Amino acid sequence: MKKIKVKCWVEDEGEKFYGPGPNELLKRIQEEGSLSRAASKMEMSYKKAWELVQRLNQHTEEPLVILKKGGQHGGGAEVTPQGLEIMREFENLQIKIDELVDQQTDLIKVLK
Amino acid sequence: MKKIKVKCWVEDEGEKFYGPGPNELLKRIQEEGSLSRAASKMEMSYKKAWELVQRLNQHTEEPLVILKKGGQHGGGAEVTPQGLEIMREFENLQIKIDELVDQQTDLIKVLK
DNA sequence: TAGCGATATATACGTTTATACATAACGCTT
DNA sequence: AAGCGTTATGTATAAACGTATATATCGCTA
Repeated sequence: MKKIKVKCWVEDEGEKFYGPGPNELLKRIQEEGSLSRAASKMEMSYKKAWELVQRLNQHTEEPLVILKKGGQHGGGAEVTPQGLEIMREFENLQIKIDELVDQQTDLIKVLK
Repeated sequence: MKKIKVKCWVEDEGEKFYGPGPNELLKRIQEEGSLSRAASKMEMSYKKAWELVQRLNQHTEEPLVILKKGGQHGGGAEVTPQGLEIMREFENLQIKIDELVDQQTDLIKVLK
């Protein structure tokens, strides 16, 4: 069974910085309120998740995620309104691309 | 400067087998008539190119590339009509996706 | 002020992936 | 029969990447 797959992401000055991985991480952070829990839930190492957040925040004027250390619960992670908006727009784009691809049957027909 | 990028490919039983890399390789083979020259022109090792051709031909009923060894010019490589058709359809798909993505400005607007 | 849970950071390790290199096999040409 | 250029194939090396592990830091709580 052959299937067309598509992946989209955003690059800044040639460096990729927002794609499916970061998008899932933001969603998990929103659910968990913690970067370490978000990372382990999606089977990503904490280090990679942390570096990812750094890169995300470097490439935007307003941070997408705010990390806090110490305090009542030892710290935590939070997705900013800007982060939520980007998640929304990115998922919209993905849906539109998926819809287009679902209509494209010619390539699959050729591949017997 | 932020930019949306898209990559599409075809999977067969979960294994990816046709994408931008194979597509370029087929184009080069068509131009060069030789797998080794095609590979070096696109800075791919011969071994990887050869393995790629094996995988391509394994996943289709009719081969996409025919390799010949020995003979007048030592051998050669040729893209079959099926291969040409797949190249055509794949590039059509890429163009449609690119057109759709060019229209999607919302995500880029959010990313300041 | 000791403890807790989370972020912050470096180092070492293992896995995957691609390349470089060497060599064999093939079949036409001369 | 020797030579040529290409495909065919294995081995060793290197580069990239992700993970595991360990330790430090922070700030509220009790």
